[in-house]
Amino acid sequence: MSKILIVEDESDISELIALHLTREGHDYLCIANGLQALPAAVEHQPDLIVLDLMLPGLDGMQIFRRLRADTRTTNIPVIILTAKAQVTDKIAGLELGADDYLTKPFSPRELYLRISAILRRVKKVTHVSEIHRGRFMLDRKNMKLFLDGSPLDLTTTEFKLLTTLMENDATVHTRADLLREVWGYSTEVATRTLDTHIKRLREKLGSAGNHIVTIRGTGFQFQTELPEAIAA
Amino acid sequence: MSKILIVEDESDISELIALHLTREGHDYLCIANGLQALPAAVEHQPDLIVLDLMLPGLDGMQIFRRLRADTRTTNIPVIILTAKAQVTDKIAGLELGADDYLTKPFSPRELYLRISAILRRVKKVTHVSEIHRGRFMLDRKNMKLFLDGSPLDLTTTEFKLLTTLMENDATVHTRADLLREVWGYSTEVATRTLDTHIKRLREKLGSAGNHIVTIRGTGFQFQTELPEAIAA
DNA sequence: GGCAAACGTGACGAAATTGACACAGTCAAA
DNA sequence: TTTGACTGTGTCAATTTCGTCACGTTTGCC
Repeated sequence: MSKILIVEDESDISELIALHLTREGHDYLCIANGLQALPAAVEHQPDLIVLDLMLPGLDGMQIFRRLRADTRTTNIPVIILTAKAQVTDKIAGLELGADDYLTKPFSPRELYLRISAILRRVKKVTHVSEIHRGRFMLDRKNMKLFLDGSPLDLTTTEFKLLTTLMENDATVHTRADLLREVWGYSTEVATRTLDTHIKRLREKLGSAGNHIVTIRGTGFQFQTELPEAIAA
Repeated sequence: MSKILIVEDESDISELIALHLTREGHDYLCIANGLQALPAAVEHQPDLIVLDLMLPGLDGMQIFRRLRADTRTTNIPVIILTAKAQVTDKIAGLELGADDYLTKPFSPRELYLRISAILRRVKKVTHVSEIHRGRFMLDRKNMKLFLDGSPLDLTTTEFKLLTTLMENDATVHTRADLLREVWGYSTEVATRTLDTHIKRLREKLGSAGNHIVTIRGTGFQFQTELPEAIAA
């Protein structure tokens, strides 16, 4: 649902957070190098950043200030983690616009709650989630697919699969990619599952099913424009 | 210009806060007796409540729970002040839906900043107290639901749940989302609670219960317009 | 054309999801 | 303290959805 950027050099902490986020159905991205925080935030546009101030050899507050200074990231909420419990630092953080502030050691649960609280607020300003592709209109927010204006019923898995294909239409999606995106598999599994779902999807799309094109030996692709309808 | 309710028995603290608020151009209202918190909040509809949990002879958490339970005050952000620094209490507060939490002794400055932060956020949300959706009319202020013009009695939880669904109607609400929005859980707990309440809600809505649509594998959705009641 | 690999298809059992319900715990009012 | 309303949890069954398998078909290549 939401995408979170975690900037934290201690892998056990970031993994803990990541685990929780996964369970909550969120996307996340971990980086350990504070210098990458800004570029990563710019590129991935997360909904929330969890920033550890105590990165080795770096002034975390500096990073934070840059995040706030850059227009592409100013509006992204930031939760700051730090070992410094001094009040002055807290103030500095909040004053600069951090959305929340936790001092180590903190209860993971409390962090989750604060993350949730912030996402809850942010979520209300949801992005427009409609993808238009030719005869198709995919409404992520409502989880609806419209083909030529009329709605089609898809299961959750089918919807995820189609969304993934349509988000980057015209690009070839590897089998491994799709398995990872839709099923969350990290490993490559030899399975016909993907094929089955592709098939069911095509079935439901009816005549428009041929927009899902097989790239033999590689994967699948969504083509908005079909090259040659006329094979005659 | 916002209105803040301060519930605090130590007059030096409340005066300090009040002074700051005045300088910032806000209205405020101080009460020392926790029992008056709810009635005062109902009457004055403040934009924010600062609640000291350590009121003499009263369980502050109790007061907080009542504030949350009453629909006329559920949506008012609360900052909790307390001397109890125990993590469990913090969690209890946040879990119940407090917007922020400060433990004494705190820097007044920090409190101001948090107050400002919350007011800034709240201000963006224009409060509409009536939601009209087809046959439904939901009156948040009085916690009443009208179906085809006649009132239905809903419990607090049911009301919150329905409100959440109706506020963003037609959008799919994840189970996790709903648990967060309505219950404040940050949890991954497998529970039938949500289902149970959905069921009770549908029951009370009677024939109109089918406006609450199950999205299998994902969550629920409020549909103002039902697709095809009878395709015959 | 023949071959092997990759892909499509249909069917079936397993797993997940959810609605219904009973029951126990909690809280506020009497 | 008792009562009654409300809420949360566990179980069960019905249903949907999923993943796997076996087998047929297509594709690329010689």
